[in-house]
Amino acid sequence: MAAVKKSVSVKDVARLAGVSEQTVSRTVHDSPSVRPETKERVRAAMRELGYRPNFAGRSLRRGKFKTVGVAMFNITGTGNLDRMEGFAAAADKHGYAITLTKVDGHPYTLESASSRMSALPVDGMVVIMNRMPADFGTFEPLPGMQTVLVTMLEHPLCSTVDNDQFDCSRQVVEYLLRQGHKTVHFISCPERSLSGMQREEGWRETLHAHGIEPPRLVRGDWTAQSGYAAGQALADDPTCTAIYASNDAMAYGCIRGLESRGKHVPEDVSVVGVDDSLGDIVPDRRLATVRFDNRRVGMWAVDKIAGAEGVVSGVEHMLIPGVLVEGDTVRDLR
Amino acid sequence: MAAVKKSVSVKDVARLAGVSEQTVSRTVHDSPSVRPETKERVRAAMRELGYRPNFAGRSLRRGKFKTVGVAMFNITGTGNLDRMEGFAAAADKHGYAITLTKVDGHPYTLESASSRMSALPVDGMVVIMNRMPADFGTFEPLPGMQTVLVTMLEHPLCSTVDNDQFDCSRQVVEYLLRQGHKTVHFISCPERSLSGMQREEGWRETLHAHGIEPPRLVRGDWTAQSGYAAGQALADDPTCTAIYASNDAMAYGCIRGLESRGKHVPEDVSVVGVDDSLGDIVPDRRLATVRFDNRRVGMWAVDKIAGAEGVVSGVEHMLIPGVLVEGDTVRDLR
DNA sequence: TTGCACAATGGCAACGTTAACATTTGGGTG
DNA sequence: CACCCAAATGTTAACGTTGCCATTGTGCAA
Repeated sequence: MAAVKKSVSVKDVARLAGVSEQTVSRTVHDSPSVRPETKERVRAAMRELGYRPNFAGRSLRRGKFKTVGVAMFNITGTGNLDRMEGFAAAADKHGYAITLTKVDGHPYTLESASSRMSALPVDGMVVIMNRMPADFGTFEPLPGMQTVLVTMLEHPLCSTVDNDQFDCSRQVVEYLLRQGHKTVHFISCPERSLSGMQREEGWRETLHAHGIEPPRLVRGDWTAQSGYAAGQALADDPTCTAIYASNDAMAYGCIRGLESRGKHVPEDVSVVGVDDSLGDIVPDRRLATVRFDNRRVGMWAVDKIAGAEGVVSGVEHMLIPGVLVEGDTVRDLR
Repeated sequence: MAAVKKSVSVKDVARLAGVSEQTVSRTVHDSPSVRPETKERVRAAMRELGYRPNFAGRSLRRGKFKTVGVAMFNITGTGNLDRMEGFAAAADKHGYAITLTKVDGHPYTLESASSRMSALPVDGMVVIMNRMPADFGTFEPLPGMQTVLVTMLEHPLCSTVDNDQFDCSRQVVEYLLRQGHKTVHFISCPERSLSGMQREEGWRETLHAHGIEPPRLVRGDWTAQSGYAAGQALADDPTCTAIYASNDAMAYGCIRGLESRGKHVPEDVSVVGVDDSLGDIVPDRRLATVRFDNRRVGMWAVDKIAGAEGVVSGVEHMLIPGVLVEGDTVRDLR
């Protein structure tokens, strides 16, 4: 029957199988230097006792945890689910696990994420940065703890990876200019959002690169409501024939706002969003968007840590471009 | 300068501070039986050497990991982000960490999730069930591993927690009947989805309870496209004045489908969805939905494990009701 | 002065695993 | 038959931490 002992160790298995502890260990790791029939005997003993290797003993001996820590200041952020899918997939590939931690954002510092992780069984850590940490310039990763930041900002001591927001804006603006628009209006986001501000900068710079003075932007707050208000405001501007919204919810609201003022989309005004977050609910070709590969971002981060196998590999900075998708070519309800 | 040693242990700190290892340990745990000045000396040594307690040594000694494992067959599922937020919040509260694992769904069994977890440093595990595992009836949790399943189905050996899908359907159907509709049509989902089938069952039973024979349902596939098709089909049915869609994307598509056939929502037909997944993008009172508290589901699951502190508490089954929210009362773009 | 309680600290062992080295066994080869 | 080699298995020690018990020191009552 089931053992009543707290936990079954190699010692118990060894005793039952009539071999040494080392042979048990070798069987667990399927070493070729154990005779098949011995292995089978050991395996039978393991089954009978319900042996499972103890992680703590193993890590203590090996000095490695085979685990990557992920620190998030804000778990329910756009794209986090895809990123996690990427983390988990990459970890799986390397035989690693993922430890998820929510970090209090007061203060919003890399140090707080780092110290939170330092007591956990992890070999390296990933920090998802949504805002600018107060100590970004001065932060030093813990010695021996490979640290990857998910951000476009380059850090001298930590590898970084993120969606390329500049490229995103460049793609959108050039796509719209290619369609013959003379300029592109922008609905921005709260100033504390790093990625949003990078999109804004990209928009501004791309227009400048084409010799166009960026029009006055409309500041939104990520919600469709703010997009709606922006759409209504822009509907009265005769120079506004193309709008780039910093996310899809605002883009959607903007379309509704334009329509409420009698404008037609895309006949009168072209609208492009970012994030591909509406799934398939925009049913026609009114909205193009930029689809990011957050899964790949997540995989890159974990690959960097788990793939290095403890070797301190050099600092790298990776930007992953998004893909502009046009509503009607990708999905259409009709 | 920084120590070049692989890792700093209590021994190193003890040597530098001129105390025993035990006193260092006591200082780490802020034991009252260490003189304040000794503590300060030890703390100074810890700072100087950059000491951080080793998780493996600690867990090995204590026999506990203070970690809860979360197994998901599918990471990017509706509501998972909120659930994770709940996991992390509850874990935080108890001083626990969360270890996330993606389980291959071939075969889709609880056993595969369980064995995946058994080698990881966790004291208990949560399994998120989207479908019916092949071994649901026969599964036994690992001895000593408190196991919580996120599902509405009750398991004899594992505690369970989930959104109450029956209650969700009851709320929706009774809400619509209260508005004077004679019956409620249903747009369902792929048959492998447990929660979707439970919504369907709830819809059917609630109608029966009110003496109404459920009309023929329209099977969708979660996408707005399928909702669109369903809406067009139902637009021609004169008995159809109220539609309950199994998620918001289909509800949204359905509205567009109805409108494409000249029906007005909500004047001619009432539409209700589930999940509150559209955020604020449905800009008027055309759509009501049911908002689930997945954060609370996640918290309950982790509380059950981390709150028990290793004591094997009894099996419990928890259902958490959603809240029906009407578009116009909660948010309105106008 | 002696004895005793109590505060502060130290010594030792054990948690489960596995790398490194040591030993045994069997089967060839000179 | 002595020798050596390789295969199979065993022995030892160490990873870092902390519970238990032992020891030392200090102040106070008898």
